[in-house]
Amino acid sequence: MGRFQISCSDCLNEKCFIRQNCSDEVLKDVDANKFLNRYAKSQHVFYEDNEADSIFFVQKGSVKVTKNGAFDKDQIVRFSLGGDILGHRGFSSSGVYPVSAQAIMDSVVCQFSKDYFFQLLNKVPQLSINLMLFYANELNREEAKSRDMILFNVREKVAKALLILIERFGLNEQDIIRDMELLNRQDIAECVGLTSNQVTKVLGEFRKDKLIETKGKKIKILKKEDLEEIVSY
Amino acid sequence: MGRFQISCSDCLNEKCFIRQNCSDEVLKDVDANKFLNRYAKSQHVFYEDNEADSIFFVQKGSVKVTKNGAFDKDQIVRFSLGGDILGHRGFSSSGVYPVSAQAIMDSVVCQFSKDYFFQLLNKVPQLSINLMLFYANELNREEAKSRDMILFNVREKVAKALLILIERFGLNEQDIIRDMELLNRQDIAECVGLTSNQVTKVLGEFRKDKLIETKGKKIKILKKEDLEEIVSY
DNA sequence: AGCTAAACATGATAAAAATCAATTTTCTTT
DNA sequence: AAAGAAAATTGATTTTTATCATGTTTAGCT
Repeated sequence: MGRFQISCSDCLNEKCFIRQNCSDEVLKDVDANKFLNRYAKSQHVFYEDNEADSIFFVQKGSVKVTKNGAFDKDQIVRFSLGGDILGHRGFSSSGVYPVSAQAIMDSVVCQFSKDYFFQLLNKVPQLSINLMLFYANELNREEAKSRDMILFNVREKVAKALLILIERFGLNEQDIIRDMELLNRQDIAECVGLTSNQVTKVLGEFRKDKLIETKGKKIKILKKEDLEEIVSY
Repeated sequence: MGRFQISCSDCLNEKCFIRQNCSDEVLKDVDANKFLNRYAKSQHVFYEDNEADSIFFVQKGSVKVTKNGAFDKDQIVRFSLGGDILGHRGFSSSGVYPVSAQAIMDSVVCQFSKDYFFQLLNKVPQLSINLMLFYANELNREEAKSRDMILFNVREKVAKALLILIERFGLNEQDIIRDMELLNRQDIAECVGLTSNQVTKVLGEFRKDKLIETKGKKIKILKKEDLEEIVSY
C-alpha cells in the first residue's frame, strides 16, 4: 500500500513516543523525515533476519510480531497496537530484525530510517533516556514471560494466553475478546508455545468449567477472575 | 564487607560501560559519586522486590542473578562477571528490582545511586544511547531464551545449560567448566527451568554417550560440538 | 443456498516428563 | 581419618504432554 503524509501536529495518536518527547520545532524536522505507511491485513511491515534499517511506530491498527521457531512452532512475541514502538528489537548488534511484523488488520505505521532516528536521539537526549526506560520495561516483561513458560503447564499457559489477548484487545460489551475474528486457535497457541490442538482441548475444559463460552473462534469470557487465579502463583 | 575506593583512571576493568563512554573530566565526577563495594561469596548485592535505588557495575568476581519462581522453582537469569552491568532491570516502572543478585565468589562491584546515574545520563547523551543499545541486545537475548524454553525438551535444556556455563565461565586446560565448584546440579537446573533430578539424569545420558565426564560436581566437556548440535534447530 | 475447504473438537495411543523412594558418592566438620 | 550431612545417582511409578486419526462445525465462495 502506498505512502501518504500526516504531520505530527495533526496526528491523533496521543501515546506516540516521539510526540511525547520532542518539541514542536523538532517535530517539524521529524515530519520532514518520516514516512507514513499503510498496510492491509496480512501484509508484512518487515521480515525476520532482514537488515534492520528502520524503526516504526504504530499509529493505528494492529501488528503481530512473530519469531520463527523450529518446524511449525512459530511464536507470537507480541501484538503492537496504536502508540506502540515496532522494530526496536532491530537495534541489536546483529543488525537484523530478530522477528517478523505482520498487520492483522489494516494499519497505519510511521517509519524512520535508523540513520535519522539516531540523529534524533542525539538531538533529543530525553528521547534516548525514555527509550532506554522503555527497553527496561520490555526486558522485565520478557523475563517474566520466560519464567511463565518454564513454570506453567498446558492449562495455565492457555489461561495466560487468554489474559494476554484480553489485556491487549480488551473485551466488548458481551465479554467477547475484541478482534477475536482475527485470531484462531493457532494464534492463541503461538502466544504461549503450544499447538492448536492443545489449545482446543483446554478451551474445552474451560467451557465445561463454565469459565468461557465459545462459538466458532469467538470466545466469551465468563469468569476472568478464575483465569487469573489459574495463572497466579 | 566494607567500602573502599579506586579511581576510574586506575581501574583495571577494560570493559566498563562508564569508562568507555565518559571523558576523563566526567570520570572525575564519577569518582566522586561512586561507591566501590566488596561482597564475599554468598552475600547479596540486592534482593528481589526491594526498592531499586542503585545501579551496579561488576568490576571483579561473579554475581548470580536469580528470579523467584513458585515454590522451589527459582530461576537463574544470568551470571554477571567483570565488566557487566548489574541491577539495570530495576529501571522499570515498577521501581523495584525484579531479581536478586548474589555473589558466588568474592566480588568487587561499583555502585551508583539512581539519582546520580540519571544526572550522568543527562550529562553524557552517548551513554544513554549506548545503554539503550545494550538493553536492545539484552531483550533479544531474553526473547531467544523464551523461545528455547518453549521449544527445548529436557535433554536439549541441559545441553543448553552447559553451553551457557561454558560461554560464561569458559573451560580450563582440562576442558573442565571453570569455577564449576561454585555450581551444583541445582544451579544448572535453575538456568533452564529444570529440577536437579532431571539434570542428573541427562548428565548420566551424556556421560554414557561420551559427551562429558563427571567427577562430583566437576564436569569435563569431551564434545562441545555435540552439545551444540543438540541445541541447534 | 449449497458446496468446499479450513478450522475446530474429541478420543485413543504413545512418548516424555515429573515425582518419589532408596542407594551411593562426595563434601564438611571434627 | 572417621562420622555425619549434603548432594548426586538410579530405578520404579504416576502424571502430563504430544501425536495421530476421525468426525463435526464453521467460514468463505460461487
